[in-house]
Amino acid sequence: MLQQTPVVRVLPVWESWMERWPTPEDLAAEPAGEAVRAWEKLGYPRRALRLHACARELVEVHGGEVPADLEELLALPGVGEYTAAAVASFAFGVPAAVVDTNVRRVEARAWTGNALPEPSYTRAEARLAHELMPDTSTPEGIAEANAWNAASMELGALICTARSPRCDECPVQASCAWIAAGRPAPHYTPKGQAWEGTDRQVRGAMMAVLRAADGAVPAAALRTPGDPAEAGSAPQDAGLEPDAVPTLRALRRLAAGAEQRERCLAGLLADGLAVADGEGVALPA
DNA sequence: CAGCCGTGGGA
DNA sequence: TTCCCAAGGCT
Repeated sequence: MLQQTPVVRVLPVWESWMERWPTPEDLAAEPAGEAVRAWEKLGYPRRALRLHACARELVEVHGGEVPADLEELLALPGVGEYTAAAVASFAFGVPAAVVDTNVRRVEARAWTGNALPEPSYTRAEARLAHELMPDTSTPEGIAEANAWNAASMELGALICTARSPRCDECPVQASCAWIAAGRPAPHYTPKGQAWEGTDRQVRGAMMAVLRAADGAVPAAALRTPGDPAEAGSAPQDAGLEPDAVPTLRALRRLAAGAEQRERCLAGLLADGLAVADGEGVALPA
């Protein structure tokens, strides 16, 4: 849930999930669509699908337990280098190098002297991160490495922030390469994420409809562009339950043609975020 | 590696 | 108001 999503937005959903599905077995017993629905508006709903698949794999391959081994973690759906290391280090005390966006930024500034980490995670960054890890050949070193991971992340999240870092409160400002260099501007200009008119926007609106609907939604309701002349009477005609009407209205209002809508719907089906049958389109069973 | 995949709060 | 970007992963 925390992948690319702020902690404060994740917390309430996580609480709800843990109450409803305390163990991997509980989640694994549900249809994948329930995970997607309970994902609510965290975004990137494929993560819900992967988390559900992960729960099933934990049950079927790992006896319902989360493995502590880095390679076994890495093999789980939706678990990449960062998540595997974070679970190993924070949950099990296995000192893997935890390199998230916060750590990358801290190391880019304090050691490399750049305002921002590279646009994509580079070998050089990974090498630096591993070099900086405390030696783990002793029990004390292992504890130190795990503390290092937590400390690096927190420093980046609370002090060495992306926008306006609080250098005056920073415990390492005296040795910070970026400050020493006079806090130079970024060596590149981040290319912002486009949103208006993108497939992501259309897919998101389609997923909102499916989450709001109890059962299936007619495919035509999803792929038909809104007709301004109809002035919003079409959603009710589609025969949806009232809860889904606002979301469908929002979908139809998007400036997306039939071709784009068709492509997006096909994409959702291909991704397994939705399934189609004679009734229409619904969250996966 | 580059591109893609949601969402919304804060600067 | 607009823009930035957040505990990334996968193809």
